[in-house]
Amino acid sequence: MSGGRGPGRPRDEQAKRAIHEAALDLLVAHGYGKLTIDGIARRAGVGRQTVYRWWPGKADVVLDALTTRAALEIETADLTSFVRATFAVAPRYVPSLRGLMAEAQLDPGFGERFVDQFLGSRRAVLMDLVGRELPDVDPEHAADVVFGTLWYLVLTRPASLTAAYGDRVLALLRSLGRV
Amino acid sequence: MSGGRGPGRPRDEQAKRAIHEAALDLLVAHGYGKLTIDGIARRAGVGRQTVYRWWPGKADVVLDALTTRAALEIETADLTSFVRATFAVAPRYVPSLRGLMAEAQLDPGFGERFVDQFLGSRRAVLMDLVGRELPDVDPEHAADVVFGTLWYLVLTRPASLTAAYGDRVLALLRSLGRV
Amino acid sequence: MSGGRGPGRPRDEQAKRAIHEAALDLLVAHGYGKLTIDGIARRAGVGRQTVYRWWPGKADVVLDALTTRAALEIETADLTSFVRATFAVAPRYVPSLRGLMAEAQLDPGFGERFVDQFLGSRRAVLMDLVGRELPDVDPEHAADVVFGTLWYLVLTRPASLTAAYGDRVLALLRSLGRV
Amino acid sequence: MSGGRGPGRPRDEQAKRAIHEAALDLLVAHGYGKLTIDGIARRAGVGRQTVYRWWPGKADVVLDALTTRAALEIETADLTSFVRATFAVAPRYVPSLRGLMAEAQLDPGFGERFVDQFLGSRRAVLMDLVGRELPDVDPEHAADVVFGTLWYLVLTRPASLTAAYGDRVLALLRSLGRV
DNA sequence: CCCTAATCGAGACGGTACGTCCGGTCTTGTG
DNA sequence: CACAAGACCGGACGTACCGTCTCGATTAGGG
Repeated sequence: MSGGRGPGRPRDEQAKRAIHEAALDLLVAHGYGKLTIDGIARRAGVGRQTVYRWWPGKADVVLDALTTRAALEIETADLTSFVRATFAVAPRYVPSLRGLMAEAQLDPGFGERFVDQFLGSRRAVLMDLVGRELPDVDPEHAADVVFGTLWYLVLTRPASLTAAYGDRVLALLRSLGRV
Repeated sequence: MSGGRGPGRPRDEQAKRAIHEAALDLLVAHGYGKLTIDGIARRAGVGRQTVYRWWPGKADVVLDALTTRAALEIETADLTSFVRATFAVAPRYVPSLRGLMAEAQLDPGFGERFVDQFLGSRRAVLMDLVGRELPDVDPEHAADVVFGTLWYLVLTRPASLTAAYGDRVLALLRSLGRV
Repeated sequence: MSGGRGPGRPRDEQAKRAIHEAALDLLVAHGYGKLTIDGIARRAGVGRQTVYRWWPGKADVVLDALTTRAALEIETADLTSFVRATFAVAPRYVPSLRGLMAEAQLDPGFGERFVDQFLGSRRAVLMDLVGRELPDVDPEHAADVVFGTLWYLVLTRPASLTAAYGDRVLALLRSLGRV
Repeated sequence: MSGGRGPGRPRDEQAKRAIHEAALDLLVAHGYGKLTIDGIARRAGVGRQTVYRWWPGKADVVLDALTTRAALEIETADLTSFVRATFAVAPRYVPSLRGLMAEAQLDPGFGERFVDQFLGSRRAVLMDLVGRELPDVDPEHAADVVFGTLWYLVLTRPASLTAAYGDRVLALLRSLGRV
C-alpha cells in the first residue's frame, strides 16, 4: 500500500519543483497576465505535456507552487498573531494572489476550488480563533471583514499592506465585540 | 459649447449604445471569461474596428457600459443610505464587477484606470460622507473596510450580498467611531 | 454645348493631377503591392472619396496616370523605330507595368480593360506596321512574340531591358519573314 | 539518408496533401484573387497555423502544390517535344500560373523565389536543349522568346494556348538558327 | 534480461481570439 | 454639386496560446 506504484517510469519530482519555480519566477517578472503554460514549461526545461499531466492549467500550477512554498509560514496560535502575520506576509505574495483571484473570476471551475480550498482553509482558522477569543463576534462576519479588507488592499493598493494595518483590523474586530 | 466637431462623419451614438448593450448582454449570458471583442461587435451589428476605435479593449467597453447605465443609481445624500444602496445594488452588477476586477489584475494599464477612476470616485463619496458624519473615524480606513468587505463578497460569495449586509457594515463603522 | 455642365461645384482638375503624381510616386517608392487608395489620397491631399469618384480602384488610377504621362512618347512611324522605342522606354515604366499586369490577373474586370484597351492599342500599332513592312509575317504572331518577349523581361528580368534587345527582336521578326 | 527526424511529432503528410488539393481546388473555383489562407485551411480541415508553419503565404502553397503535381509531366528529351509539351500542358495550369506571376510582382521576396527556382529550372532545361540542338542560337535569347511568348499568352489570351502554337515558336527558333 | 507500462522532452496538430490593415461606402460641414 | 475629413461595416492578415496528439528515448517494476 505504501508506494502503490505499478510499472512504468515514476514521476519526476525534480520537474515538479522546476515547474513551481519557473511559474513563480515568470509571474513576478512579467505578471500573471503574461504567464503562459508554454513559457513555464520552457523555463523549467520541461515538455508542455508534463505540466498538463499534473495540473489543469496555469492557475493551479501557481496555486500549488504558492501553497507548497508558503506552507505553515503563518502562526495560527492566537488571533492577534494570525491576523498580524497574515497582513505581514501578504506583500510577498501579491503577484500570485492577484493572479489567482483574477483567474477565479474568469474560470468558474478554478474559482470554486480556490474559494473552497485555499480561501476556505484560511477562513476556517480565523473563524476558529474568533470563536475562541471573541465569543460575542459572529465568526463569519469577522472573516468577511478581515479577509475583505486584506484582499481589497492586495487587489487595488498593495503598497498599503503592512503588519500595522493588521493591527488596525484587529482593533476593529475588538470594537465589534464590545458593542 | 460649440460642440467642438470638426469635419468628417460624426460618431454614431447608436452604435455606441448597441455596443454597450451587446457587451452587457453577452457578459451576463456567458461570463466575462468568454466575452470577446468580435462577439460584442457581431451582436451589436458593428465592425470590429469600430469597437477598437473607441475603447482599448473589452474591459473598457464593459466599464463604460456599466458607468453609463449605473449613473446616479445610488443615493449619495447620507452615509446610511449610500452604504445600504451600494450593497443593495451590487448583486445586479456582480458579473461585470467580477470581470472588471479580474481584468484589472491582468492588465496593469486598465488596472490603474479602474482603481483611480471607477473605484476612486466611489471611495471619494464614501470618505466625504464619513468625514461629515463620523468625524472620529479615519475615512481612508473606513473606505478600505466597507469596500473591502463588499468586494470580497462580490468576488467570492456573491450570494451573500444583501442590503442587510450593508447595515452590518454600517454598524461596524459606528462601533469604530465609538472607540 | 461647350461646358455642358449643370449646377454644382466643378471637378477639380488639379486634384486629378495630384492623384496621378501621388500614385506614381508611391508606386516607385514602395512598390505596387504596398500601394493603397488611402495612401494615394493622403499624399495627394485629397479625400478618399474623390479617388473613388473617378476611378474604380488603384489599378485604374495607375493606368490612367501612366497613359496620361506616356502619351505619344513612342514613335509609330515605322516598325524599326517602334520596336526599338518600345524596348528603350520600357525600363522607365517597369514598376507601373508590373503592378498593372499583376492586377489584371487578380481582378478579371480590370484584366479585360487592360488587355483590350491598353495592350490592344499597342498591338494594333505593331500589327499595322508588320502588315505594311513584312507582308510574309503573320501580324498576330509577330505581336505575340514581340510583346511576349518584352513583357517577360518586364516581369521577370527588368534589368535586361535595353534598346539593343529591341534590335534582336526585330532581327527575329525579319528572320521569320525570310522563311 | 537517416531521414533526419529529431524528436517531436512528425509532420502530417496527409495534411500537406490536403492543403495542396484545397489550394488548387479553390484556385480554379474562385480565382487566385479570392484565394485565402483561411479558406485553404478550412477546406483542408486544418488549422491556419499549420499552413503558416510550412509556407510563408498562399503563393508558396500554390507553387508547392503545382510543382508537386506537375512533376515530370513534361518530356525533356529533345527540344521539339519539350516546347510542344510545354505549350500543350500550359492550359491546364493557367489559373495557377496567372496567380503566381501576379504575386511575384506584388511580393518581391516571392518574386525572387519564383523567378530563380520555378522559372529558372525550366529555363535551364530549354537552354540546355537549345545549346545541343541549335548551336548557332543564343540560349538565353531563345529562352526569352519561347517563355516570353508562352507567358504572354498565359497572362493575356489563355484561350490561344495550344500545342500547335508550340510548333510555331519552334519554327521561329529554327529560323533564328539559319540566320 | 527482456517485457510491459508510464513518464519524459519535443514539437506538430485543430482551434480561437487577438489587434491591424485595407477596401469600398456613408455622412458630416464648407465652398 | 464636389470637396476634405473621417466614421462605418466587412473581412483577411499574421501571431499567440490553448489543450491534445504523436514521436523516440528513458526508467522503472515484474516475469
